[in-house]
Amino acid sequence: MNKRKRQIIQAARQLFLDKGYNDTSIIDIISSANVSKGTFYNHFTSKTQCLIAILDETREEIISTRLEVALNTNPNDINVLLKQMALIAYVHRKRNLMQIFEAVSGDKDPELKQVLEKHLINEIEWLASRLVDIYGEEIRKFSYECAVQAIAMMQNTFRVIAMVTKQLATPEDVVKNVLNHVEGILIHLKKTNSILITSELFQALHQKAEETQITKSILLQQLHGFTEKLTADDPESGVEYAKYLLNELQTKDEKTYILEAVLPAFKNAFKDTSHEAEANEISVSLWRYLQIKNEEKNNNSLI
Amino acid sequence: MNKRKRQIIQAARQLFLDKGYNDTSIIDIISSANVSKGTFYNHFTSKTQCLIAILDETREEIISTRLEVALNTNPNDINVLLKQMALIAYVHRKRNLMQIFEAVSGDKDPELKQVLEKHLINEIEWLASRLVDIYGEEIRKFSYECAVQAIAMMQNTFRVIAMVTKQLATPEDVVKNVLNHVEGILIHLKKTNSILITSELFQALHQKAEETQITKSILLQQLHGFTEKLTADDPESGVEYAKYLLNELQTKDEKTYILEAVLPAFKNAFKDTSHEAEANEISVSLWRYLQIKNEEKNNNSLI
DNA sequence: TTTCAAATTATACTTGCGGTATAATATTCT
DNA sequence: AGAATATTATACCGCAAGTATAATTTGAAA
Repeated sequence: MNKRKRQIIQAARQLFLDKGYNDTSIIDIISSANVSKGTFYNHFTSKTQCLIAILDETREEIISTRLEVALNTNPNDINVLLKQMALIAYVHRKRNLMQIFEAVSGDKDPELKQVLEKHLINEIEWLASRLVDIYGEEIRKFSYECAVQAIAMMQNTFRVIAMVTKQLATPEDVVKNVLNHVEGILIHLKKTNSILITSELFQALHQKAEETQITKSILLQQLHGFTEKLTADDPESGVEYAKYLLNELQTKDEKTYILEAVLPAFKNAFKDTSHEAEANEISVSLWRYLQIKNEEKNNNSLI
Repeated sequence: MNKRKRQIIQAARQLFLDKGYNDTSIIDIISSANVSKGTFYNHFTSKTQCLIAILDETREEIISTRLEVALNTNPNDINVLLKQMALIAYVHRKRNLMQIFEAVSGDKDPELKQVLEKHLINEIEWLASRLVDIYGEEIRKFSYECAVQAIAMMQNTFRVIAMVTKQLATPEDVVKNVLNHVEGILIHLKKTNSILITSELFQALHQKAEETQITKSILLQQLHGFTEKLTADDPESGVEYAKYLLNELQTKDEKTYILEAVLPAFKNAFKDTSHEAEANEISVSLWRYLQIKNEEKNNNSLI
């Protein structure tokens, strides 16, 4: 991603965080980013598009951290799920996203609406599959129903608690509470068997929302571009990690497990630097790539 | 309420419904209401205030219909609760309020935010007490937790279903589904006993949000003003009901049960007329008044 | 190093909004 | 009838998003 674009996004995010989305004008953004109006509109066709970029970045941060949390853990460990779910709240809070979502979710821009919907659907699908991890195959038919309701309960609990008291709830408490409810719902559903939201409803969408294929060459290109930009000002460890990842990927038979192990360190090395977002982006791509590789390996060994 | 104000509200509501809140300008409203800008700002200090008036009206419609549904029924009949809960969805859909809520709930106006919060809190408190009606005193300690989660699930289910399919869910199905979940949660809570949202959290608020006292004189005034406005164009039955209510109220010992019985007919007589909103308003006040009266009676008979 | 296209800048402009101000006119109440 | 009040038309303000454009800077290839 372009240097200017980063500059603008960073300034905009800070301003949205400080003053809220609606109270931040384009002028505010460009003067804070030391950039002219023309440049802004070179990179974003509208204020909304700028917001979408920020939202996507944040989403990347959540996904990569979520993958990191799950590293070397048992998928059916409920405490891992707990941490992962609390993560969303933590990142949203850090980025002050709640107010942005609220300030924005109107009819303003159909594209923005679509982006938000896509994020929500991803969230639901992820949680549904994690619930199956935890509670076993037998609850698969209830997984979407439960995922939807769990997300609803989480969001609303935060909202109501903030409304009624003056302090915020800790994400862990809220998640624990919600997961407890989900358990109750699941036990009851095994008896009554009546749900509204089936996995079939989501099947149709999923086909359209196909994710862009990740290929090794794209990955290499991304990583190459990234390392090029690094200077002596950047953390030494980060530079070393990046170069290692690049080299290892270029070999024919990458050591996937080593790569996977190095990834969190790579990601964390750039935390709170200007490269944080791009490091997250790369992490997510690489993680996806490694996942595919590992699946291939397993399939081959089965043959 | 003033004739002009009604005119404006009606036009605004239709426009919000057709084009959404953000896409409706003041100019749109006043030209549709055949009113000048000055008049608009005579009655509302801002666009937001106009929206608040509409929201309050809608709320009145919900409350009065909800009371009507409960007439002569057993408070612990779960089917009554089901109907009452579905009502919210029906009215919101009829008024197309969902999109307005979404388009609006931002940081725009602190007063608007407050109004929306007040409505939500009222809703929670009402549902919490109804859940106690149904599931008995022993679940009182869980009632607020469950009410909050039930509302969350309802809202989100509608949203997700609208998102994933192209058609809307029927309110009854959604409510049934949600109440089923609530049952599951309740059963589980009896074992685990762990909740986040306690009734104490709401106690503090409730004291502040005291509703305006209803007195007979205010009621009479309201009703008198209303009957004055009625003409031959208005439904004959409605006029008769209104006059009866007024006369009966003026006697020293009103026949409260008869009044209660007539109220739904009165309300329905003005459905889809220009007096609908005001009739709802009066119904709610009168219902509240009768409720207080009846409580007094019961207390006296106990002595 | 020169050259040339692309990115960036400063600046002025358009459009549309919410809201104010005001003087003239109409309505209502007593 | 006369005074108070409501309504109207109209012009105006400030601000924001977004467009247009000519001049300047940047940066990479030749």
